[in-house]
Amino acid sequence: MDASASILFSGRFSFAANPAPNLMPNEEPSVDRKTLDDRQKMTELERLRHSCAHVLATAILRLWPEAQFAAGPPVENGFYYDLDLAHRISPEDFEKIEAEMKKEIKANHVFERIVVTREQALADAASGRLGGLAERPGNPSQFKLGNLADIPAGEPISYYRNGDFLDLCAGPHVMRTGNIGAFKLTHVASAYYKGDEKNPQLQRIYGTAFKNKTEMEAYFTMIEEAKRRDHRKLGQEMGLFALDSEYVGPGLALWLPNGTAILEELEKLAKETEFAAGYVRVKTPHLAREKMYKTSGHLPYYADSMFPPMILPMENEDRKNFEKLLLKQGQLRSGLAAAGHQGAFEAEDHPLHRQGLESAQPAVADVADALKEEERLAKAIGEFRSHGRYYLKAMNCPHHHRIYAAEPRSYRDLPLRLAEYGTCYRYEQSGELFGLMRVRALNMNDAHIYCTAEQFAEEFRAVNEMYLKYFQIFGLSKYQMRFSTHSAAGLGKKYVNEPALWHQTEDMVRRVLVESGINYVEVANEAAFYGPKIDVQVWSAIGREFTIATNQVDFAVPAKFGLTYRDRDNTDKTPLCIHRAPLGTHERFIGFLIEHYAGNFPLWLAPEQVRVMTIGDEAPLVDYASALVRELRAGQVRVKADFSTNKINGKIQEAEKARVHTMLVIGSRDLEAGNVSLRRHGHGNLGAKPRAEVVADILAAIHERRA
RNA sequence: GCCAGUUUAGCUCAGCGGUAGAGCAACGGUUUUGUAAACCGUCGGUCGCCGGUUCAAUCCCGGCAACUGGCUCCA
Repeated sequence: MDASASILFSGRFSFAANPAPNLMPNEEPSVDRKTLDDRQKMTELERLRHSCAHVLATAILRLWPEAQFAAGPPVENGFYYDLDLAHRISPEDFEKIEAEMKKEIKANHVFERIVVTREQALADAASGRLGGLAERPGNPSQFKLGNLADIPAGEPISYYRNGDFLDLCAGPHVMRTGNIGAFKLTHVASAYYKGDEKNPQLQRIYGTAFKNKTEMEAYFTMIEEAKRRDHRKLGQEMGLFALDSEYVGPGLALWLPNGTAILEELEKLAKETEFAAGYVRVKTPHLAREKMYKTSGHLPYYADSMFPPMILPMENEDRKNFEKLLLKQGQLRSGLAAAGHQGAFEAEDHPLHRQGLESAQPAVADVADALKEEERLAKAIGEFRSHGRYYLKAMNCPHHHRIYAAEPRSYRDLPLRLAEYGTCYRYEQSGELFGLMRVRALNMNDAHIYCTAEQFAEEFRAVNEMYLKYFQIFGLSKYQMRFSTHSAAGLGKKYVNEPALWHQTEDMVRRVLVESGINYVEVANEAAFYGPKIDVQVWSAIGREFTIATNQVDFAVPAKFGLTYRDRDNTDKTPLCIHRAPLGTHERFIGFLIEHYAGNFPLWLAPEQVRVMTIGDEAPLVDYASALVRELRAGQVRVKADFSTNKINGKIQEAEKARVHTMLVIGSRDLEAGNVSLRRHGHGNLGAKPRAEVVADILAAIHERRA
């Protein structure tokens, strides 16, 4: 990150300099604050929250004068301050910390800005004065020293002082501590200093602050509403999915019948849309040999994120050949040693290899030849080993590449669009698992488009248009396209070392985005290792930000697999590949939809679309209702019957709680008139209507995927 | 993976150094009903797992696991 941003705020900023118009003000993407000028653009509320962080530090120092502070910025819904303190602050401490904060606010101290020289700042940090109430001999402000080091030469250095508390800070602040109308500490967490895993872990105290109590109460009411919409809670209530970590494993979701209904509706939508867009469907296994991921280049980059391989025992003949190689290798190395060659070979731990090593081999005649032979043996041994290793696939692309390779391809076959709802497995770190949003087994709305450079722009544009079409269906208006490019520094490490291709493809993507008038932000150094990409970020109704879809260029991996097509000029050329997943994964997309709709799905997605209930269970009523159920079921409607003798109020309450989309009540009056009484979840009783009309409308609404 | 917190019946949650309780759900009856709960009864728990302290542990201590909130990460 830019060093100037680190004066006080070493962590991540959660407000942007250039908010995209389709975003709500408090839903801007997180972007590092680049300059002091940017900082002056802090909103009034952000200043207030930032000031409250200083008040928090003041209070903590009153209780624990030895505390060392690092960074205390405003964040999306409040603020935090990172600190180092032997005492572990727990929520039980909040009350007394808040009491001290109230005193500081009541004292109504001025936030005084003081500009100092670097020498002065270094001296104050050394004495422990910075981020303290007084000088603290023997307890220098170590993190402030670290922050000072990040301030570029020539940039002004400023303090802010409220009462006794003096902090290195670029500001800005509110005028007085008394301007903080309402605040509350919310939780403790831990964070690495400057966000770097290698740095010490600090305690992070989070809080929120508002101009007044009313606004704060509205915020907490909103939080309560958000908890009700949480996909984990709704998922359980509605019987959508289960996470059985004991028997199945953490992050491995089980789709219950209700959730599967949604999942299959999404697949149906994707299949229809992709069919219309000229995709063909394929189906591939969930695992592949190690060679696949060595070739694709994924293994060196992503081995940590893959489940470890399963290792198959070798067949008899293979084993014999393998052991012969090991013996031979040992002997060869022994011979090389006898010839005085001290090669640094990879150690092999095998009895036969050792037996070879210990054999008294005559010195080799030609060391260069012997080394060549050694290299060949080592490679062959590696291949034998690799042959029996299978990995669960973390991505579908290599399998699709092999489908491409399964037949000779002509330029006439391109673009070739291979689509699959592929199941991938990723070994996400345990702490990163999160309901359905971050899982270890995922069903991806995947496809790979193989095309020529000339076709690329059109294909890429079509993919982006498909995204927009989907977003419209789901009434998704808040999203942000994020264009991720490479960094020169990462070439050969994080990114394949093809600088010309990077620039070429990045230009192509940028042009498509500009020409389609798509609103996007460009971020450097976040591309995939094989090419630039566009991620689509959405904000769930709860305000959680997620990458829901992705559209990536791949100019590297097809070549690694030797994929070619025969062009007009009768030469073989390598196709470009577009990886795209507009609906992301079922897990994340449905998790998102649950929160988006608060569990109140439109008819076409609702797990239980219709429930037919009778008032009483007398035979003619049940016959009439049964016929209705059969008719709906014949129309592929997910319908259930409740013909029990419970009171109609009770039946309705049950159906409402289950969020059944459409409730059809049938009593003797309806029977006589050939009607059904219609009720919709969230809309109440809509009155009696002719049966045929209601059925036709239900079928039409499902077919049209009406919102 | 790291820091902190949490884990009691299918769900939501009480409770306590002397091996447990409510509501809802489930199940069995009774009830024949007009748009968000009719009534009665029954069942249900190795108090996350393993170990320690104690005459006695669900409760105190330690380890592990899972979950939650963050951090780091996210092809």
